[in-house]
Amino acid sequence: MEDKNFKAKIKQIAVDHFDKNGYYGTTIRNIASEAGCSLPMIYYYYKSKKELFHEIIKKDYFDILSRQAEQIECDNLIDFYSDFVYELNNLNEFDKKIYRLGIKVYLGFDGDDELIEYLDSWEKNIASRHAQLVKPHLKPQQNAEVIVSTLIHLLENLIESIIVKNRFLPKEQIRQELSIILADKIKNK
Amino acid sequence: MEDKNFKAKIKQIAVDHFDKNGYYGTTIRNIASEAGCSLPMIYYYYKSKKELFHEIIKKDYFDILSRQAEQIECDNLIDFYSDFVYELNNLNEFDKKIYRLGIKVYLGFDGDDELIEYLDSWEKNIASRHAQLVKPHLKPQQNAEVIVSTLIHLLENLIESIIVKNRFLPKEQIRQELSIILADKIKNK
DNA sequence: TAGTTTATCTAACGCTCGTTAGAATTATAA
DNA sequence: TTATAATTCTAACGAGCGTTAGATAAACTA
Repeated sequence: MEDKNFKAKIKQIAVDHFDKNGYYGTTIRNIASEAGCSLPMIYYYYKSKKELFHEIIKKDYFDILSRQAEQIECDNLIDFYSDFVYELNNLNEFDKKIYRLGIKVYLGFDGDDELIEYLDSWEKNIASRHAQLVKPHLKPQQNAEVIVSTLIHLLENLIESIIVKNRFLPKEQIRQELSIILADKIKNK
Repeated sequence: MEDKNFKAKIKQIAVDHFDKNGYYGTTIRNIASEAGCSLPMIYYYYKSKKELFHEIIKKDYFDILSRQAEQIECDNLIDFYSDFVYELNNLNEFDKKIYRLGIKVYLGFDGDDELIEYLDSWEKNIASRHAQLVKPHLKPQQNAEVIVSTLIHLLENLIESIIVKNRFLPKEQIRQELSIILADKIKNK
């Protein structure tokens, strides 16, 4: 088996196990056995179990987040957020598991304190990004603070439904729910 | 140490550890050591680690949920839901940890499949209960389905903020966010 | 071809885990 | 007081854990 692919295969299996059984419930032996290799092979590619887990969160999870954050063209607010949420349905299974793992750590349900803190700071960043994005579109008399925080709460739960509960949400439903919050609060084009 | 109190103390410590370190990250030895007793004492009161965990979810978590579901007097919808969410701030720390543990299992982040399925069926029940509660208050032309599902998504995330992320949400903010979804959709008194 | 690097293995070390056997202690009841 | 029941203990079993030492095989390089 050639270097690059095999290292990736190990991570793929690791993601699967971390996702299904958590950090403590996952064993290097299980990963090795499913990868069809001996136990020390895992250590040939990854320094330790902890490093493997950290890399998945710090590198792979953040890659997905960054890829999402790139598309910040925003003509119509409701279109934008509908697309943003809907596209989560179409993530491949591997990325979905990584995303799920990231949320699990973010909520403090897995991983160590270092990792949780790491994610916390990013998510704070996200909140103010939404505010910047939304505020210019709001009608002047609106209470922007509340609208943004309500929107974020809705978004977070929609994301959780798709990623964590593994449900499919139709685009029309996403759009309608977002419209309930935004429709009469934003300026007409 | 007398029977009843000591058994309760064990559970209190167990909840703390399960909450902080998950099922696999929690050890009977740690529980015993923190309880200041020998290891087999835990087995004197609980058949196994699994039974202890199951009891916390199936009994204690559901007790909290049931207690909440009791107060279904519902004069003003926004008042009702504001109170419902706000009161979560005032849960004692023990109940909050149990609630948090329940959410963790509900999201499939801990516990075994039996437990996850157990919670799934209850939460389905809850969804239709909200529908029954809300629909009579809606103006006739409204799309009830979407309003109810949006409300549930908002509620779930508010609950998660308080219980899982351990934030305090002021009553006024809760009320304002709920109003964004409900205010112009419900009949005037 | 000989030497070096890369990939992979078997075997084990030291530790912790959930659980239990079986004895000692304490409280209760006769 | 003695017998029974309720608590609590020390000590261990067998299994699984993360990790590593050190040998072997395969693939490159000179």
